[in-house]
Amino acid sequence: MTLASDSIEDSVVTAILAGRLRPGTRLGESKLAEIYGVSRTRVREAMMRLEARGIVHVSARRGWFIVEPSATDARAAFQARRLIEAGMLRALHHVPADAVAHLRAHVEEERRALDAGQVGSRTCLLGDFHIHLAHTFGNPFLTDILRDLTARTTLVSMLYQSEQHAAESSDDHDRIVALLADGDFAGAAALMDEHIRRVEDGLDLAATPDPLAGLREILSPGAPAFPFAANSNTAFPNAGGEET
Amino acid sequence: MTLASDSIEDSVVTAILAGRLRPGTRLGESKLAEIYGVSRTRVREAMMRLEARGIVHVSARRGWFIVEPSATDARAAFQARRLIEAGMLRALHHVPADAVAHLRAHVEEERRALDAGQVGSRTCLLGDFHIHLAHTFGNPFLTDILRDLTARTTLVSMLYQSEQHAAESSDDHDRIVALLADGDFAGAAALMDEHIRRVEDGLDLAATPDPLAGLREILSPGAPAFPFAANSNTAFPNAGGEET
DNA sequence: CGAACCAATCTTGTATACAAGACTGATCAG
DNA sequence: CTGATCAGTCTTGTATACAAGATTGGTTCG
Repeated sequence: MTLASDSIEDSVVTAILAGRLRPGTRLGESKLAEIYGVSRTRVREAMMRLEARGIVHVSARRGWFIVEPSATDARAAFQARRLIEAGMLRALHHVPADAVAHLRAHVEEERRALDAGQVGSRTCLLGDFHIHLAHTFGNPFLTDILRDLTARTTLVSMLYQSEQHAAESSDDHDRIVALLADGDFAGAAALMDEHIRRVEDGLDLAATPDPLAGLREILSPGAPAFPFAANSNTAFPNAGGEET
Repeated sequence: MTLASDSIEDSVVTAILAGRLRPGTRLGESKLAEIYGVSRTRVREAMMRLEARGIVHVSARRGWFIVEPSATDARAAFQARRLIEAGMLRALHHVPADAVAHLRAHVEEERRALDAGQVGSRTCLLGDFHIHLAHTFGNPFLTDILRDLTARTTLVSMLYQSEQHAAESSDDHDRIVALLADGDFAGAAALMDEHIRRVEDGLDLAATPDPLAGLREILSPGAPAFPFAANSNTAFPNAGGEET
């Protein structure tokens, strides 16, 4: 609850959704404490809460790590998202015009990031769409649940190197909003189910997750700096999180 | 993660599901520390995690309290449960025979507690049915989510003094299991939606939650001892939680 | 008699100290 | 040159001390 802990929690989740924090990344208590200018106590509080949310896990006396979902976890997370997101759309009766406008604007933003080739911003926006949609539904519990589930599936995508055809995803989003605007909630639900299934199918869950994925990215020329590089001043560079 | 913290978390959630811990009950750090024989540090860890799960909240420098869901929260929690539980049943393809047997046994146990007039055990079992069902579905994320949501709706029932016709609930459970055994998953889903809606409709969400409900129960003759009575040795008396 | 005020007590908020285990790198034996 | 061993360092685990706000009960004044 303390403002600092909250800000740490949000930073971590936002960074995951934006693809700036990879699965398996170590989050050192002292380092985070220094970055946020707080004591280790606060950092630990935030980590405990993130652990309860299934975002990080602790390895005894080694540190906190962003979770690395197993293939089984991945399937369960996608199934949960399908069930909840499609269920929300199906349960919908009416969508206010301004909510539709808001969603349209979001999809438009996705498109722009896509055209501009902004990978980080694009990843963040594609995940954010689902959270916005949950927000539109108006059930705060489901919104929170979906934020965490979406964070997990984002980690899954990073781990199992999805093809993740961003353009197709954005097209799906566009069509879902169109169906909502038409009042075809069953259709929107069906498309959402199909959409999430498509993302899941794009993954290679049979593949052993590559433990060197992070390292490789660091070593590849032109790659963005590692978020936890020694002299990194800002916690997670390129923070581009929009409003909730 | 530390064993003690985990045990505290489980104790609290189990006690809520059993109706032994009322909304608004204060959980003092020192008292819990003494009860569990651990330091305040561990207790705080457990409370932080429970806070992240929406089970308790902290009032600055006053203490930790079991959440008291507002009418809005109540509706949202029931809606979330309906959506997820019905969704799970609808998504079901096949239920192993032993799972059906397990559920039947559970309903039988409900019936027995009902006939014996064991209120605490009955409350616990009625809530546990839904968690068992989630477990049967086999998605651990959804199971965890539903456990917390069920804890919340249990709190809601206590706050808004539901009629909560236990016998009817158990009948519903029985029929749901029968439909599952028949392979009529859509029917089971529809009945589940109706069942949860019925429980919700039994509440008086318009009523201002009675802030003295807990006190009244304590003062009424023959009431069970207050869980946090001064000389209470065990944390939550009558602990009767089954396996997960 | 009642209301406001104030001190004593209790409870959480936060930092810090120290213990214990994990890791790293050097050293040494084969 | 390779592999094992071991000391030093780093990181988390845990307890405790103390600060700050909230509550409570008594006291005083009108």
